Amino acid sequence: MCVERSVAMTVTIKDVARLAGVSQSSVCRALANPDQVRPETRERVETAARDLGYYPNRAARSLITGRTGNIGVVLPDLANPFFPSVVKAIQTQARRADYAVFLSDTDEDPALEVPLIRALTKQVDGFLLCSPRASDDELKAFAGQAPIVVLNRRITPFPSVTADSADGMRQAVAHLHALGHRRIAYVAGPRTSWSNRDRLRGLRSATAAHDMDLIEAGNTAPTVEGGTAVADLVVASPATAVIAYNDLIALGLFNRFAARGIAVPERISVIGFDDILLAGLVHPGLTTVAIAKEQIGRAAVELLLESMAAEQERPARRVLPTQLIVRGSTGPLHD
Amino acid sequence: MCVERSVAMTVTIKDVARLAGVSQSSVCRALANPDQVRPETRERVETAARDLGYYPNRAARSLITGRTGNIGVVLPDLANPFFPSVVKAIQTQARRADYAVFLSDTDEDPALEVPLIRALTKQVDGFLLCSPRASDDELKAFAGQAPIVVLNRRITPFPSVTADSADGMRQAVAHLHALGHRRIAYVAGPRTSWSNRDRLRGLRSATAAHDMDLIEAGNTAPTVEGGTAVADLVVASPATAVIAYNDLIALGLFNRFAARGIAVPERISVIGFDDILLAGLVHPGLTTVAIAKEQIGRAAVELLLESMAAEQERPARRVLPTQLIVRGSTGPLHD
DNA sequence: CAATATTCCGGAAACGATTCCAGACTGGCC
DNA sequence: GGCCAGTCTGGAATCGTTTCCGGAATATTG
Repeated sequence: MCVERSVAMTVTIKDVARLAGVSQSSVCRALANPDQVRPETRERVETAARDLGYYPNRAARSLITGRTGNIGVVLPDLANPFFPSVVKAIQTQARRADYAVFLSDTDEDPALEVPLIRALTKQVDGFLLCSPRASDDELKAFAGQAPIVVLNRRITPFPSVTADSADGMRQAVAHLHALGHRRIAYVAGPRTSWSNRDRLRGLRSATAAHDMDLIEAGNTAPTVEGGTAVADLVVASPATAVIAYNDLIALGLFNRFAARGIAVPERISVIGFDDILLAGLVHPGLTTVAIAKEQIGRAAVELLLESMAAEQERPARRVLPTQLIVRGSTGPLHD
Repeated sequence: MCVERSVAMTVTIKDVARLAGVSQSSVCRALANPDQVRPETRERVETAARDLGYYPNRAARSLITGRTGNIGVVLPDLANPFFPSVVKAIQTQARRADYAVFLSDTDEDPALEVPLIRALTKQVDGFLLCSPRASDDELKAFAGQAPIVVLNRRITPFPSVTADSADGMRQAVAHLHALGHRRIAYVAGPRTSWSNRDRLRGLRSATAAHDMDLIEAGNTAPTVEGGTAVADLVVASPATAVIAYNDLIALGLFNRFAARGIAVPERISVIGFDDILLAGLVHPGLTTVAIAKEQIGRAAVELLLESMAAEQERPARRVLPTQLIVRGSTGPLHD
């Protein structure tokens, strides 16, 4: 006769213990440290657990061990194709280490970040902050509170994973210089974005090195609409080529340029940043600085696991290479 | 004199109670049901909690209340731009109800879904399964175990949110018919995808209604590469127009068509499905059946919250409208 | 066979929060 | 002043799991 059991009933370690005829402690040991129990009891516990469909309640475990098995990922905008790629890599890497992922989208609202992180702190073992928009001071307040790895930004007490924007800009500028361009416009991203400042820094030194003019077209939202919005400013400027903070902005430029009949790359060359999927699919293809998004995600998880395992005194800084991908949107200067 | 407190130390309800000079119970009440305590004690507790930076440990709470405040989202591939849009909507809607989101990407591996769901069950109050690839029977086994809402699929015991693919296909086919097309190819998505079967069903009845030929070009991965891979089959067929399971496949077709010099829409018209961001940015613009992705996400959360609140006997089925967006990739038949 | 070392197991405490229950106040009313 | 109702509060139990500790059973050695 088989025991009927309400499916909705949640099965606890106690049920397994009863069925296996052992104590809770033994069940716990049998499942967590199998070599601490006799093979026979282990078998009994395992079959009992399987029959009942037992899965430990990690919430209860976390109270004792202080380890939740979760990591929190905070990012400004999942609609920006850059982030899903990173998150996907984070996901798979985290799963490998038996971690689950909490996802929080702040919708580019800096004020949302800190409360979100606070609310999650007790539920996760550590945080991956992707391109955080909060101020340095706000974030520094979390130092020592929870293991944090920052992506696409550097803040002193935390380990970080960034792309080598400076080198990417160097490649981009060298490419444009070789094509004959001498006046480059830059369409900046969010003012609060560290990447934006980093890229601008790299761009400035690269243009200076080639003795080129840099026209800064002002900040805009890192979206297609943001690019569309500033396109006319770029056209009105003396620039013959434009580098955008990211691919979305670059595509927004494309849009408006096309609408106004401004030929790319004949009248103006365009370079983006990130190499999102779209970049290769538009016409002309978007020349862009590729960032190893999967590597960033993977490296971030690795760093986080390390910094959770042992308190490093010197926070690790991983800088990943960038690579200029030349497509149709850049061409020789016509005059 | 201010009390120095190790920042790394996690602050519990006990600490707040001590500082406020009340019992744990009162702290709990003051924070959870403020009207059950005297205003004065409430104030004392609140300031103590603020000073200490106390945030309740939801894991501990969940043991008592049986409510984790988390929902689990499982999806096949975050790299497919359709899903981030949905997840973003889920996110914001969930946050409104004070829920956090667990994200799991199965990488299109049906075998990963069930274990993933199992592992998360104790940690979430309910699941949002986006386009699950597991078999009906596997998923049905979860009936009664955990509240589940299924997106882009219908499985009998669960509430579901789907798009009205049949109507979308009707619009697409009517559009093509009006343009003079009589032979349409369909590039199918994953065999395990319910949406794919649903769309195919809708397409069949729509073409039948217009007495048009339907050429089924076989299944392929729902990615750009998948589309590229079958593009030549489509060209070799007598079809003058092609409808793809989704936009990514359609863009893959674009790619290969462009490479072979096959003009869109002059030689062949192309229609996609989903209306991802890319669709409006490629050239020519991709005519596609738009799905209200944000609405899907929002509705799914609503349904989940409802089904967590009270056991519905009849699972709700929300079917959201679709809308054909006509862009440059479809045109009149040339012969 | 006795003494010791080793392995294995059960009982109980602990984690941090919530909730029930009963007792201590307060105020109002006769 | 005494009694009752009502409001607040603290103590204790509880959730499901892990871990410490001591005891029982087994194996090892002289």
